[in-house]
Amino acid sequence: MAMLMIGELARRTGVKVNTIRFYEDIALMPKAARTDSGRRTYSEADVKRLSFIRNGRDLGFSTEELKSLIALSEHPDLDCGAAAGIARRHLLAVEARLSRLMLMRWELERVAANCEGGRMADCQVIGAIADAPSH
Amino acid sequence: MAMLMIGELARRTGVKVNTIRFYEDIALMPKAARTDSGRRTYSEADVKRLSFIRNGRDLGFSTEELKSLIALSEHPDLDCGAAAGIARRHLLAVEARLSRLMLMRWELERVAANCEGGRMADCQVIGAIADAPSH
DNA sequence: AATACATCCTCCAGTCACTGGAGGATCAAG
DNA sequence: CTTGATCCTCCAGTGACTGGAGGATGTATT
Repeated sequence: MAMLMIGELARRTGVKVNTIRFYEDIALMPKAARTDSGRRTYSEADVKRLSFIRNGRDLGFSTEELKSLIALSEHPDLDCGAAAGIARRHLLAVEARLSRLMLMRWELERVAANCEGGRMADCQVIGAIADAPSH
Repeated sequence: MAMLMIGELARRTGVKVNTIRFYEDIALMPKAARTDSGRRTYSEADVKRLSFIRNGRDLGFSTEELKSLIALSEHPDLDCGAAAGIARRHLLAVEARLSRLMLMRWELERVAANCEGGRMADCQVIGAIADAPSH
């Protein structure tokens, strides 16, 4: 399979070159294989893993959480009560986020529509978001 | 109206005392009035504002964005095309987040249910989340 | 073969948004 | 009048990047 350089991996995943190196430092990404001249090389599996990390980070998972999720999925022969536990814990957080995000969307839609060219005397963004449930 | 001390404000909003002081430093919260002995006092309006900030931060708005949203909502006599602009920009981001979060929830539900007491040979968290659309 | 330019390397300082702690003052209750 | 909670300021540390200096390597062109 075709090996890619760090720049190509960056382009494919939307993760910056420096950030990829940083992820290697903190062991979120494995130590990349190198060419004779010392350049990092990556495979398709790395594209997947990094895409997962990117999405996970964007959704609010910490690097440590992502590490544990990845570690678990890399040992499919182990019992996965732990994975289920992690999953359930995250499920709660994800659900809370979902409901607040939906409220936020609703309010943003209202603001974008109502304020159109007008005044914002009744702009309730802050009121609405302030009252949103906190986890 | 009853004035509250910083600790009470922290309890009511879920924002840490140190963080409230930090928000004052960066002017995300206004300079609090002080008692004779120098302690900060807050009102119900501050509870609202800080709750808004807390939720906004949690939903991925930067402190600068929150500042501009608050500034806009505090000048309801001004035209609010700007507010609508901010709203629309965030709407896109919020929608992307929503769809990825829903996928994440789906996958976490599957993991939590399927793995129960078993093995996780087909645990697809990473595969599923890696393929999720990015912004 | 020489030049040009992109891309890679390491190392390090800076940013954002907190977080926690030291060291000390203030206040409310017993 | 002491104890304990809460407050104050100041400052160092953390997590997760981000950007740049200074230098090596790879590729394409003349």
